[in-house]
Amino acid sequence: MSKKPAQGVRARVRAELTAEIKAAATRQLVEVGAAAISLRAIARELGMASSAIYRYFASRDDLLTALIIDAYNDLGDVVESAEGAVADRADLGSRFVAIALSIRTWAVDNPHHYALLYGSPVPGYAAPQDTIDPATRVPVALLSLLVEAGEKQRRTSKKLDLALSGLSEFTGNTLSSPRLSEGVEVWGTVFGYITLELFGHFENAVADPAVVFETLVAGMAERLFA
Amino acid sequence: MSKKPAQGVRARVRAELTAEIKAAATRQLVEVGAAAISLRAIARELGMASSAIYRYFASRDDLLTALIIDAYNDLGDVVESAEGAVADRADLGSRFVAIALSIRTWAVDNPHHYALLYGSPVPGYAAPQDTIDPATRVPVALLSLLVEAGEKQRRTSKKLDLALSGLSEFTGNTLSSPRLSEGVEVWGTVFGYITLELFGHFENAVADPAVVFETLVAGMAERLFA
DNA sequence: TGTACATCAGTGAACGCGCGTTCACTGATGTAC
DNA sequence: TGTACATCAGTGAACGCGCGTTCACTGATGTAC
Repeated sequence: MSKKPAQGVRARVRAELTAEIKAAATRQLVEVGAAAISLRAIARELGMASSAIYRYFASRDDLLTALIIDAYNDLGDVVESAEGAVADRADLGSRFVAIALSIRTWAVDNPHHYALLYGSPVPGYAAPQDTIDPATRVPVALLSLLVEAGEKQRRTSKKLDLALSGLSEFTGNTLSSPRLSEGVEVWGTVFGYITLELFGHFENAVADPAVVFETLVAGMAERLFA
Repeated sequence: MSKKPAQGVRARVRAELTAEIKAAATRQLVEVGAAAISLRAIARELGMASSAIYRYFASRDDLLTALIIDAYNDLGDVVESAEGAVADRADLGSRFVAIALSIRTWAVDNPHHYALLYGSPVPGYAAPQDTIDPATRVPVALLSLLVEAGEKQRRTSKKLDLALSGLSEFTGNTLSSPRLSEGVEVWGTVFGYITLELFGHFENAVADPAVVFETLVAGMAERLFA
């Protein structure tokens, strides 16, 4: 009977502990913020020597990177599934609304994760390549709607085309720069609104951020897809 | 001859040293970010005992607060003067463009200050009352344009009215909630765009952020005031 | 104008704390023959 | 199947560093009579 289990007991234990370390780090993220996450505190919480963490993550920065990637993917999952749940696939406006509202809901539910991804960069930390792909999931979801909506041709300028050539490639050059600009504008509005809200700039100004957001998002959907 | 100088030598020296401490703190802000500003490092830079700082600021948080207030006021000065420089006062669109572009220019020139004001809150630091007034200068500048533009009446809802009652009071209740929503949207777009740009989310997407921003701002001006 | 006292700025030592990372080592788990 | 060796996880001490804040004290500047 005692066959070797798939990839061995050691590997499985290792995966579990890796997950536990990330979970403890996440708890700290929530309590004290990304900049103050401490390997020693994590080790304390897990009842192990602080040096033991280094068997699982090469450095504090590596651990941070793992958290960032997980957070981007968590947000990506939430957004994609909200968008996918819209039954009428031809209703691009509703799909846009689903995306926007799910981003805000996730952000409000996970303010520290949101700050980790969209707040000030952690000083001294440079995000490595591996974070790029997960980070693009949300903008790609928005962009896809524009692509699906197709294009009414509009006046543009060489300068603007050049400025947006990166985005244009993503779409296989199917969209004009003014249309891409609209996309960037909406992208900025959604994250700008949420950032202002979560970081305290709506104090005394916007009493019910959810209601106002819904209003704005509905308006944007109409402008973009009607 | 030796009359007492206005408010005495001691007071003047005190004001000078207070300014020097803030200057050193600002240098640190630029180099290592707000969270890592250290009283001891400031004292070192100024060649004084670290305890001496406490003759000028009651705590690290107090010093941070002073930096935040100064930064809000600096930005406020820049924005108000850019807006005031538009000769044709009736051209609300141009005044809006002046405001938006000057915010971005200031942010690009002072990314760490921008992060201090609009990035993630410094963990463990709660902004006191004194920061509120300086913080409102920019949103007030935007709002004033809307007030000056007056109002074409539009459909609204009780819920939205309630959600925006704070902003409405600022304007003496001269604007409808849908109009105020437009204001909030633009506010979010401007800061959202700048935040995405400065915090690295335009990598591989927007090659020339200035050009795209100008395009967006021109569009918003038209929508708001045409 | 001169003196006595109060205020204030700045010092230097100390408290009590935290951190990331390295290193030589032990003991358990896995692998090859 | 049993044994010998290699790999790996985890330990505990140590290095070298930093921090905010307090406190008793000195000496200079200001104030009141």
